Amino acid sequence: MIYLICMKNHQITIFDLARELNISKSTVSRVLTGHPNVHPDTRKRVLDLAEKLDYQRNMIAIQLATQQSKTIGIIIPEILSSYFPYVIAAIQEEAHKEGYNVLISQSNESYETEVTNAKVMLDNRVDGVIVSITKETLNFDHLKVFQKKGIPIVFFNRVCNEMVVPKVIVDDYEGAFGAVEHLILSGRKRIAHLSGPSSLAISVKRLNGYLAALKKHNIPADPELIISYDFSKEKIAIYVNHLINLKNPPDAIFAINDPTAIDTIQIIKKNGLRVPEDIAVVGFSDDYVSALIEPPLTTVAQPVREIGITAAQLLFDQIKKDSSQWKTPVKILKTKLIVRKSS
Amino acid sequence: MIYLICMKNHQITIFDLARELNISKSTVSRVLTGHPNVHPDTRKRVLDLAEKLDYQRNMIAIQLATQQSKTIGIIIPEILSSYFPYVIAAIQEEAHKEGYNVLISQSNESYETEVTNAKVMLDNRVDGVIVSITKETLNFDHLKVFQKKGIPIVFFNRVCNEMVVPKVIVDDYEGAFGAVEHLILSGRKRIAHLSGPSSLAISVKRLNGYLAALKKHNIPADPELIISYDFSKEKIAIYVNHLINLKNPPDAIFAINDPTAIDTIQIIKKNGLRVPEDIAVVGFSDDYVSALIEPPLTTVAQPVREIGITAAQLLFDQIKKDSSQWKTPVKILKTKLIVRKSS
DNA sequence: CTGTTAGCGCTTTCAG
DNA sequence: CTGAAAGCGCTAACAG
Repeated sequence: MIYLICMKNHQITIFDLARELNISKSTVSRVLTGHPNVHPDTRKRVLDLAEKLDYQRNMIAIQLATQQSKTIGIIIPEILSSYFPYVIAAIQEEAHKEGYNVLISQSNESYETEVTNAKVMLDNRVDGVIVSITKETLNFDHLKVFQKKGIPIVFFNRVCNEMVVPKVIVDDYEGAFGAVEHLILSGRKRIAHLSGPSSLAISVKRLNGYLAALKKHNIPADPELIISYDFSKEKIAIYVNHLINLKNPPDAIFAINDPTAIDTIQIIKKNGLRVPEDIAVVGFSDDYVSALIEPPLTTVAQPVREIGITAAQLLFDQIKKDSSQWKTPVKILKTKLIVRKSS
Repeated sequence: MIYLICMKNHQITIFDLARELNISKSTVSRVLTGHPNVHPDTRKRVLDLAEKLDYQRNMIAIQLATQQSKTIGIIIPEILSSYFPYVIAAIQEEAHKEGYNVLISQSNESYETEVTNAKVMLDNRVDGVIVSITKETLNFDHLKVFQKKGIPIVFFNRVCNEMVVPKVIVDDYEGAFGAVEHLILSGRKRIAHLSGPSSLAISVKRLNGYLAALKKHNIPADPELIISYDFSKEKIAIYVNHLINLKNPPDAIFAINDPTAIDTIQIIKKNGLRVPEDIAVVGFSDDYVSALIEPPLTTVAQPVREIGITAAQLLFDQIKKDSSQWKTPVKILKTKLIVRKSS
């Protein structure tokens, strides 16, 4: 007990417990790590003292000793629309179940930031990463590093085609197809598409779904009605105004995602046109906002929680197994068209 | 060079660099940490080799050796409304400037989860925490631990009154006062208030602002019109319906926050009443959604970025100084009434 | 069931 | 300017 008096402002360690109880550090360590072969009395004494002294394990030391950070990283483009927060929340839940921490980094749609963030993850020796790339990401060296170092990586939403690793995506093609077919069946003849940057697979797939639906119903695709943009909010107004002012304007717009669709609606209304009477609008993702705007947005819902859970599970599957046994499944989850007033 | 051949799948360390260059580990460490007293040639040799071998520093080892995690924690109730993501984004930016990582945890409005999360932060030896408590948090022992251990803590938004530490809040009283006065000046006579749980200071302050505005304009406060609820979405419908069906129903509702206000509007509309003609609605926070709904919501905007930046700065002020010099400022930031169509 | 002995990869005195 | 040695707090064989 005399020892304790001299400790001032000094975190109490396994060593302290051992010394105080006059037993070996390993034994203390054993009870603290739940190792079975410890005498019940010893166990109780240790636990009691730990409790009494308010012992707090030092994860950093554990991480160094075990060579496991017990941390997974998430690299996403942004956190401000509702899609990513929902996915993150699901990933975090799964991670906590497994006793893992989560390091979240936003790349703000900047390739450079994404590279920096990847480096931070590496510095911190994450045991795995879950990533959704930025719209700018064309080079994947910063992500291939994980593969090379044997750190599991799984993509979701915005995936990297050239890396053969587990991915979780939704059926973008089907989703887009269904959305556009719905517009056609509601009598729309000239359906425009506000597409995303062609660097992203989701842009291409949704575009293809759009084209396929038109084709199926013998509507010729009009290049004038297909606009690819880079997700910069300012541009939406320009493009929508342009579409509206066409000599042969569209009677519907299928937007790559909900934020775009929502802005589109605002701009259409500003032009004195009505949604859906003059122009119908459909989005993608079913953002939290979409049900609340006027008119409520028709959109293709993604199973956000399931996406997060699946991604986390694919990651932990790898973390637990030897890298020689890794598989590279691509989970394609179903989307669901939600028809509201905007179409 | 022969050494390198034998290394397989083994992260390369300072020791490897030193051995390869035939110099001491300390010297290698010096150049890697930017220590000045190193011969330029030596420095270059080390840097070149590090580059060539793709040396990656091990933050975990550094953390253990320096007794600093270079990590700050954020404990917040949720991440799904737009308020917290914006604040987080700002905090993260500041943290990265200082070379710190950010560990984010959501308590999902659950006291127990908050306690667990606090423990995780402690386990991970965060150098400081920024917290906004849950609606359930009445006991603060799990947060006082930080104080006791000398780990800086700063509160924002939902603060703990009984702890004397830095805080950043907005002028909830003034904000509410202004919002309600605005309603009065627009001719509203019976203004209801959907208040939050009285455990939260923000609820009390906004309620007081509401009462003060009524008083100033000689409108007696009617207890029937003041409803305190616990942020559970299901209840909103019940309360709003109740208000509408009063024999002397309100002509305006001031809601504790935007999500509540938004739901309130939906329910009013479902009842066949018009906003703002029959009932005006005002919220608090200026969520991303609020401008987009129909009618656009009048609300009290909070300077979200400034809140995050200020909180981070207050935290780093403490982290950098000795605890004897810590101050406990309470920064009160200004809100701003944004009048839209809902009032 | 318990103790001993090495580390994990890095920083940090203290000597030269 | 450089090196040697000790140690951060913990785990993990290996003996007993």
